[in-house]
Amino acid sequence: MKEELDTRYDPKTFEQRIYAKWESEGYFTPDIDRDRPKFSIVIPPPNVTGRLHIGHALVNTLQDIVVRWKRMSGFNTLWLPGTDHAGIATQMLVDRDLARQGISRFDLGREKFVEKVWEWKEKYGGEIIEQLKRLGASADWTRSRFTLDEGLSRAVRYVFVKLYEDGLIYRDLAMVNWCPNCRTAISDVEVEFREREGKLWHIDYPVEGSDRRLTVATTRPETMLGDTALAVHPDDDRYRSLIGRYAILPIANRRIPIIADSILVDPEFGTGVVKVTPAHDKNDYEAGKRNDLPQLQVIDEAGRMTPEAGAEFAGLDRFDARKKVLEKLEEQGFLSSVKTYQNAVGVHGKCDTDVEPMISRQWFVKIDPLARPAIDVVRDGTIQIIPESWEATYFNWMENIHDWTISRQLWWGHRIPAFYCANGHMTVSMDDPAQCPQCGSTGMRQETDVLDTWFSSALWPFSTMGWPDNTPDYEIFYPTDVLITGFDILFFWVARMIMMGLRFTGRAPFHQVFLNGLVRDEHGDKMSKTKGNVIDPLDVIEEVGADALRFTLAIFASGRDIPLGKSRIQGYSAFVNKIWNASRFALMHLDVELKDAGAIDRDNLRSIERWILSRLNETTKAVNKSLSAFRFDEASNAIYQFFWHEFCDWYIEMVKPVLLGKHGDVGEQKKAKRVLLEVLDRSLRLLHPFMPFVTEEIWQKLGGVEASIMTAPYPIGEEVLEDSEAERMIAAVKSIITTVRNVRAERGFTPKDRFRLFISGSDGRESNFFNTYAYILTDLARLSEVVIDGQPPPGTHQDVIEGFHIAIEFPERVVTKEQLERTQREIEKSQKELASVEARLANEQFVKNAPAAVVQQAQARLSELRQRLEKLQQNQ
RNA sequence: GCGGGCUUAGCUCAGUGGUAGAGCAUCUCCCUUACAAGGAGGAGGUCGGCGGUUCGACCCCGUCAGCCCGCACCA
Repeated sequence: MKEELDTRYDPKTFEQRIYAKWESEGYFTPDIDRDRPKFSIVIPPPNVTGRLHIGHALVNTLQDIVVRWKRMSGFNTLWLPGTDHAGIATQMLVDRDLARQGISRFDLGREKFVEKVWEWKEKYGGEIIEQLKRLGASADWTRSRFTLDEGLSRAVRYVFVKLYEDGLIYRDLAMVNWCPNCRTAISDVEVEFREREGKLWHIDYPVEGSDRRLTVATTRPETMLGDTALAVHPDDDRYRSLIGRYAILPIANRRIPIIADSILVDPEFGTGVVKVTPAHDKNDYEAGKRNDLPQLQVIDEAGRMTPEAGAEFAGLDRFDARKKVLEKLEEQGFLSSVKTYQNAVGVHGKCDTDVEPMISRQWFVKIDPLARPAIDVVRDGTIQIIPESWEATYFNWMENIHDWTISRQLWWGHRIPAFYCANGHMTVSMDDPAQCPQCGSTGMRQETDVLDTWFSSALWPFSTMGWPDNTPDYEIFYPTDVLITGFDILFFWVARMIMMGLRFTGRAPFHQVFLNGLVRDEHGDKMSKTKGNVIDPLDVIEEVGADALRFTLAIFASGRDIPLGKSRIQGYSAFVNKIWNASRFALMHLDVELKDAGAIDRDNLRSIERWILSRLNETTKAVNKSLSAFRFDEASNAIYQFFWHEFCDWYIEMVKPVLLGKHGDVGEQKKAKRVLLEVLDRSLRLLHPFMPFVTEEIWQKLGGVEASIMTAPYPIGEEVLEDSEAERMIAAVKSIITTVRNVRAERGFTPKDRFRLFISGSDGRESNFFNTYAYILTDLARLSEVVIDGQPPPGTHQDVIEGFHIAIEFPERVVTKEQLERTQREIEKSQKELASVEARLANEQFVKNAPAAVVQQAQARLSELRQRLEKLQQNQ
């Protein structure tokens, strides 16, 4: 064997060394091989400005688990990584950087500014990649892509031009969501609704030529300056007579018509009168179009009032204008009441600024023709969404989808490939036109808008593989197999990839989508800086290593939200420590390397070896099955239970006498060592996707054929390893040992006190078995002697365990009150169960209808309970 | 309003039509030569309420309640 493991588990001493080795050996890079089955997955590209947070840690851990599992399972595996240019986020960041130097991006101009952003990207953009490496991500960094790369930009342009030529991209004047802070249009999904305690103001509008006043309610009084009508319901008797007349807009003193609109107005709601501001409200915009109303823009792109709002308001911020409008209304007696009001305000998710509905000329994707096929592939199972409940959400959104606003008034991004000539002709093309194809004039100016970042992300699964060219990567690895990402970007990203993938490659970009939950704190609260409950994965890696972090994330990852606390991670780092120490113990006794160990002689193994191999095999099957279903929690839990509570707690303890030379001969020891090596090897391989570093560090000492555990095969279930008889008998041994320990403690004895144990097998083979393993019982239950099939003397403590009669002989009869009560409770419990089993068996319906196995089981339980009760009562 | 989810031990969560499990916390004992980041043992639950289906329901169905998340609306 190679050198032994350090006494202490210290991940800092090897994690980075191991990662560097993997990377330099090229283990993350798949072959260009058309014959081997492939497995491919693309990373949800983190923002290039990003710093690894716990959400990244989760989604990338889960991907890495799947990727390492598939790679070890023999698939030619590609995990394609990269970063996203993140238009708004990055532009904001560099903007802030410049502001610190007292420069505005407008001082620099577009070209210089974009240069600055690239400089920034080159300097800091690799940070998150390095952090992903600390996590152990086995992505193929040689294929790393960036959404603004030349190749991806070409794909973006190709898609834009094609969609335009197909009539699926158009430019139009429309009401869009506008962020006055970022000064750009944003799409519907970028608007987040925040519940807010607001106010509802009631404003009186005098009716022209009458004393009558119409009261309207509004949450945004400043928009009244842009009112161009009042609307009532045509069937509302209260106001029918006023339709067609005019109202006087307070403050502005403008005449506005009173119109009827059955769609806009709900007569049951509020006063039944609605102010109509076509330029600053989505519903009013529609109503304005229906009723041919003028659109009066009173708020500009920076959120300030325009001259149209009146000289005294022009230039005021919209919120200052609100105050001033209210003051004036109050002064002039038009404000009739104010109520507090709970409502949801649309804000821009990126900067939390209230979104301003604004009429502007933007580019849109006509979404219906793209959405329909994308609905079909999920409906017919071509794409499976996991957990399945998300499918309803997907359909709900896709079936009510609106055209996608794709233009952004930013500088950082893919500039829209539309060109305008002096005569107003527009050209959209793959190559920059030197002159106008329509009138031949030169001096073409390119559209200044850039595309929504998600437009390029939508192409990610194929643009990263060289599409639209038919490259070997595209040919071999597209479509990908699985997408693992957060549910929060189902609409932003997943749905759009499906739409674009189907449209442009004719195939679904992946077959399964696993949506992971949100990482929350240990009480289920959202992590936030203000609450101070944020866990920084890089801190955790520093403190306890990447393996403990990964394992903790995995064991909670069932698809729902993950409650994560530092103490939990601590808890699972104890498991890593356990693995380290158990391996250390094994290595002290192992003397043959894996590659020289030869096959296990299965026909000549003892029951305990057959038992541990059978348990390991069961675990192996469970892990593979759970991983196939993305049940990372089940998979990691199965290994945890096996390794700690079967392998460490029982098997190692059971073979110690043999390993230490206290029991058995050299041949027996040799076989035990062979199995110990086998179990350790398979366990490490089974664990590797979850804990890549520590498993590699230990596995290197085992002297395997492969240079790395990464390239060793993943264990799969093998029927020959199953052994139900060994499992039954070892389960009995464990149970008997536990009972002895239990009774010893109950009677107030210490582990130093040793007793005689009597066991009766029901046949010769069983008796033989107990004879063979008496030394284990003696050792683990701390007995003085084990008597098989002997007659226990009177006064012994008797019980029936797994069908075997046992009796423990105590040196004196110590009966405490506590112990008597406990025995009594035990008896009552058994009596209760006995009564219930008896009742069940007495029920003809049960015996007739229940499966035979269930009836049989009940009968067996009945006789065991009867025997056990008899024995227990004797103990009193 | 539409859709989805949750309610199981003190906490956080698994769970199967055959009478309930884990981790952490807690209590008792033990520094046994891999590991005190450990070992052994214990206590702790009428599985949110009420109905129904079934021989049998924590599980399936209905209903009520509470909580959470999307989407839509919000004059």
